[in-house]
Formats: sequence, structure tokens, C-alpha cells
Amino acid sequence: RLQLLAVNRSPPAPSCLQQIISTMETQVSNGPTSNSGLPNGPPLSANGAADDSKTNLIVNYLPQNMTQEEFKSLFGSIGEIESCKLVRDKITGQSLGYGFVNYVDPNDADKAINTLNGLKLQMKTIKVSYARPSSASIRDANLYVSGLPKSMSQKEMEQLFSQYGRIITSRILVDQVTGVSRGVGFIRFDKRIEAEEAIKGLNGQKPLGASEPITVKFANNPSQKTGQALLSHLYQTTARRYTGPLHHQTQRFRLDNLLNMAYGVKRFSPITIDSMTSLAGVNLTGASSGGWCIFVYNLSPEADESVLWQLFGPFGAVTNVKVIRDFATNKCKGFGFVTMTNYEEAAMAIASLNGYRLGDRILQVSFKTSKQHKA
DNA sequence: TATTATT
Repeated sequence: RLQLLAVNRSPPAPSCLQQIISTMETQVSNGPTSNSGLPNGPPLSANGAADDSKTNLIVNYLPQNMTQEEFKSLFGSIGEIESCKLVRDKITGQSLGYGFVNYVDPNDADKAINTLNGLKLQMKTIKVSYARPSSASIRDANLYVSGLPKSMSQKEMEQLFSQYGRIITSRILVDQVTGVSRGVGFIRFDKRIEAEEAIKGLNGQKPLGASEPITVKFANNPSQKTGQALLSHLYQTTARRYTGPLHHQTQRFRLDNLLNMAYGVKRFSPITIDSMTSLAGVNLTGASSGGWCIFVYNLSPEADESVLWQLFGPFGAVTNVKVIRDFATNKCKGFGFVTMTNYEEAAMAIASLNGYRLGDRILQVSFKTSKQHKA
């Protein structure tokens, strides 16, 4: 039976993968501009609205594995925190490596900059600075520059670009062994408009003394992952949990699965289907008239239906999702259900997503059994 | 020829 299913399998809809990727893309929009602060001082507020310009900090270059709790603990050691947030990818839950801390007392914000900026955490040096007022005008202002003369320093690159606006960060990538410039770098401007002007003025131009023109364009947004990057992430966070020769077949299956998602190619063999089936603990209780019901456990209280669509959609036809909520608080009680039409797609989703890390939680995903409601 | 800076 499994062999038959493997042969007749319909590939997961590519549009679903596109959907999950596009959801991760940063929305670009034009919005009102606001004042920016002095380069070394707190930003100025644009209007009479709540002014947190002297209390709200942005923290960059955080270690990938730092949790919200560790983040709060570190900055809470300075003074009372009004609010703080470690920013994560909405879908994968992975830390984006930066966060915000809003202190009650401006003096504590100042103290945090003085004591924590430059702190070394696990090969990283964190940066603590005042957050600029949030505005659409400061988004997508990061430029990717290539073709730079190998001799050009970061300071020289900044000098070249500074005529177009205030530079927030700059970086020249270097060979990890020799330390020599790779001729590519990044420039982040305060405003997107400034970045646009820099492209107009510098793209295709030769820096004074250079023999080759440089290329200046908007940098790829880190959340605009390619299908490959996303799938590679999925693969790493699922298959890697299984070690040892006995699970080799399982890992092979997962890799095939992810390659299928990426390229829409059928690469299944009956043996891999069999090995996966035993892994997923398949029994027939997951089946019902409307398809295959999947139990998803360890969702966060904030989880909603969209996250289930995003997680399971790439694996194939999803007909229904449901987050179970507490009647009083309307918060998710930690689990939900997903119904998928095709057995094999459901089994693939389970094999790939069981053990998947969503935020700081490890999901448990299985076919629904008759007595799982008490979980 | 690609790091992770705006909730």
C-alpha cells in the first residue's frame, strides 16, 4: 500500500512554499518620516507622542542561541525594564540577533550603553545603542557593495558613501584566513532615501584611483530566505536530532522530502517511506472522513491558526487547522490540530516537523490518537 | 558576490 502511495503521490504545492517565504519577506512601504537623532546621542522624537527616545535601546550582534529570558536577565541587571523583546523570525522562531530594551529610567538606559555596549558573548561583541524612532523610512536602507578595491578600508568606504547620508553601520568582508578584503561590503544608511541616492550616485562608478567600477544595490533582506536556505534550516532542525546508523534511512528520507519541496521532483522510494512510517508511529486513528488529523503539541500561548498553515502548507494539501484556546483567556492551550488530505504528505509533515523548534519550543507532532485531548 | 539594525 505504501509503495502505491509513493508512486501516485502528488507533489506538495509549490505555491505553499512560496507563501511561507513571502510571509517572511519584509513589507516595504512608504510612511511618514521622523527626526533622527545626533550620531552619538539619543534620537529626537518626531511629535508629542510617548517619547521613549531616552529609554529605548536596540541591541545588535546578539548570539544566535540567546533566549528572551537571558536577554531580559542581562539587561534587567542594569535597572528596571519597562519592556524588552528579542526579535525573532515570525515563522521559524529563530533569533534575528537583535532586540529592544525599554527602561523605565533614562539613566538606566545610559548606564546600559556604558556598561554593556561592546560586551563579548560567545564570539560576538554586542552593540547597545539608542533605538531610532520606528519608522518605515529607516527600513530597507542596507546596501550591498561589491567590486571594491581590495586596498579600500572600511573608513575609506564610509567616506565615499557618507556624502549621501548618515551611515548607521558599515562592514567590509574579509578572508577569514588572510584577513584581506574580499572587495565586498555593506553600508546601512539611516534612511532608505539616502540609500537610494547612494545607489544612483555610486553604482557603476569607479572610486578615485580604482581601476574597476563598484556595484551598489540593496542588500538581500535576511528574512528573504531562498527556498534552499529555509529548507536547509528545516533539515538541520529536524533530521539532525537523529544520530547513528539505524536512522540513516530516516535522514535520507527527510533530505529527499526537503529536496522535493525545493525542486518539485519526485525522489521517493518505497523503502524510505517504510522507514519513515515506523518513525512517525503511524496508526489508523489519525484517519477520519475529512482526511488525516495531525496533533501538534507545545505551541506557545500566542500561537494562532496562521502558524499552522505556514508550517504544514509546504508539505501538501491542508484542509483545516485549529488552535485549541482557553475559553476565558483566549490563549492557546498549547496544542492544535491540522487536517491534511493525503496520507503521505501528512506523514512527511510529521516526520519533518516533529521535534522542530518553533521559537523556544520543541514541537511534538504526530497523527492524532483517540486519547490525546488530555495532553 | 552576502552580514544579520527597527518591535
